[in-house]
Amino acid sequence: MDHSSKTTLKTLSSKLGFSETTISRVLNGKAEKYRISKKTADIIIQSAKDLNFTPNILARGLRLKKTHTLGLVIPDISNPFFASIARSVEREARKFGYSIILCDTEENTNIEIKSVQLLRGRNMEGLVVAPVGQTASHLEDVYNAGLPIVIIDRCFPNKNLPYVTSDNYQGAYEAISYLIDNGHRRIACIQGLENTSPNNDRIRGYKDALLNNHIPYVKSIIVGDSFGELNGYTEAKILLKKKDRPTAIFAFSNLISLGALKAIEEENLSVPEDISIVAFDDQPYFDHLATPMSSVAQQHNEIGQIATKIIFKQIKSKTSSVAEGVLIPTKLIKRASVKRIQQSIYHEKELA
Amino acid sequence: MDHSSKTTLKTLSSKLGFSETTISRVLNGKAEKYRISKKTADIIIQSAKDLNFTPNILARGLRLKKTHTLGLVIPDISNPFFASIARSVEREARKFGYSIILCDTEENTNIEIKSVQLLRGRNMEGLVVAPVGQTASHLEDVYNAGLPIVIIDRCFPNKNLPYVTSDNYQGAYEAISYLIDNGHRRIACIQGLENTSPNNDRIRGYKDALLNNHIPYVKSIIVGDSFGELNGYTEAKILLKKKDRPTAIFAFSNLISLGALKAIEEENLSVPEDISIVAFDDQPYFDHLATPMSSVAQQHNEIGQIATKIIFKQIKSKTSSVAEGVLIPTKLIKRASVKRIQQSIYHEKELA
DNA sequence: GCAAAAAGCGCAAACGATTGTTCTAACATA
DNA sequence: TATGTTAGAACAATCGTTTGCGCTTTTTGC
Repeated sequence: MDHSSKTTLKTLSSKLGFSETTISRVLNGKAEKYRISKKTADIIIQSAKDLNFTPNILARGLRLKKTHTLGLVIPDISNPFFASIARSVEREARKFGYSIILCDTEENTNIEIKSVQLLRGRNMEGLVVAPVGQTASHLEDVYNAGLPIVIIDRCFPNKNLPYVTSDNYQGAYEAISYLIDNGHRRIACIQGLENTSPNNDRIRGYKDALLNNHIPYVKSIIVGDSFGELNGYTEAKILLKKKDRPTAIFAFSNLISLGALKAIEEENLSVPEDISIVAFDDQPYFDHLATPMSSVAQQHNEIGQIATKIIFKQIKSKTSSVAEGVLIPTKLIKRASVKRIQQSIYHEKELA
Repeated sequence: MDHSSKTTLKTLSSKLGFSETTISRVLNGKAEKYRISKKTADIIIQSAKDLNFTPNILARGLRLKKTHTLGLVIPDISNPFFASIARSVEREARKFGYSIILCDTEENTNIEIKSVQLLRGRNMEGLVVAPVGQTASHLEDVYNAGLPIVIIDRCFPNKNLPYVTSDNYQGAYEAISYLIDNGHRRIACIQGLENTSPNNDRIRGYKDALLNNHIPYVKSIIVGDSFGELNGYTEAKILLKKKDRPTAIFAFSNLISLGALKAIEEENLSVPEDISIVAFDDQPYFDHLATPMSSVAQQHNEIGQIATKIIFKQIKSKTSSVAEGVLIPTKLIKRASVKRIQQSIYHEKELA
């Protein structure tokens, strides 16, 4: 059909005899403002339709310094947590006529740095970044240079960077309290990437919950170093072989919990008889697991949506003011993976 | 830090005294070709680094008619199947210096049509589309207009459009044969969106497997109309209440299988004692479900990677030749969700 | 010593859209 | 008739890169 090369203003101009200026103005709804006659406008509009004219976004972007595009930087889009967020970011952006360039950083800070640079070069109007989380300077640079940005999930509360994240402290606190209420005292954490804010906050929540229940905190019971499944598997394996096996595991991500489950099965143990488990971040299938998994549910949709709103706010205001941080509450979902246990005498003593 | 507006060729030019032309050439590695002295080149390269120069992709794209960007159109990025594919597409594209604009169509053909149009206007160099799947003309238009495109998953084998998809026929055939080998005769299908090629092919595989085993095909035992979880739930509910309840369910997607599991639980039935189940598309958590789920595994990575390769092939060749279709084999994964059952006398007779 | 070749680089147009300014009629006013 | 208005539209610059061609200067060959 349309084998001719693309219709441009020039094409229309020579076809109609009007200047590109006039045509551009009409097509941008500025006919009145520039006193272009209704008659002319009609002709132009009709013809543009007939020739299926679409303005070249590159040219327009170049001129206007507006691309109507946001960059979305994600450590692993195949992680359902990030996929959900990506979905809500995309949807919210689309509502406002914006598109999304997706960059998967494979949990690799170098790729993340390159991606951010790439997106700057591509004239993004804003960046939604779920960083790997251990370093922030490349993100601060962006913000200081005036490019709107919002950090999600692994944020940097002590840097001047806007962020949206779950209330990890509260979520962990509730989860651990729940375990304690069920009689657990030896509660292991399989953590994610260290020195990231979600990880730190969850550990704080963990510690505070222990503290408030007068349970001593044993450092060696916090293990692991990644939010991935393999880490969950490996660390659970080790934990389970210890002679004073923990009675419960708090997995810092949905993937970690999957890995832990695998290890538990391999060791011929079962949930929750032999060991209880709670995972951070709920998943649709948690209900159907061998033992339905208790979890700290994050509000994926809210996170993505609010993050995108913050970007648009920045784009509109044009002034990189003081960064605001938003904490989204979590919700503890109780399922069968937690067993109520008798406290041992040993532990009773500890309490005394 | 870098509060000055972006460094451009002009900035560099006035700073260094060389023309934009020369600088551009050096920075594009064409110094030799245009006989620019090593000395000059070094100065320019160093300075570009110091001033953190990144070429404006819009300007370059305008000039070169190249955006180094692919459009990725997906019905639902939060579906792990599509998320996995998105990941491999992004990765493969990145390898070649390309970026991805992500459009989620929410399983809605209208949004899909708009997205495709949007991406054309945005000068994408190619489109990877996982269509809703019931209509193809807007995609054909794109291909005929010379824009490289490849369809994944819900393809259109009888249209002239390149595609990559799992061998759905073979996958279904094997799954059903496996069920039959285990004594099942009354095998229900909860299908996805009708008149899409994966759905059609899976049904063909289903029917042929029955046929080759001399089992009569009952139309009323194929139900459902969407790949979503709700459909799986609803249809399973109905199936389970029938007096001649099927002995096995073949779920046409991972989400459908989740919905079906929910229904099965609600009816106080259990897998595989009361009913066997096989799902199309394996998921990492299938191993850990109440009863580990047998499934037809699709090679997500392969699909995304090969699709992207086909796009690049088209981009390079510049000639929209006859479209090629690629079928990726599936793999049947046997887990505990299928029970070996006695054939009833009734069915034995049928076989005779 | 002098034309020819090579080295080293810049000029200016082009990509397609937008916009402040300017131009040209036609019409109105005095 | 001379002057002022206004409607209607075009000019030309701009955004930042790329590239065909052309322009100097230096080097080479004999």
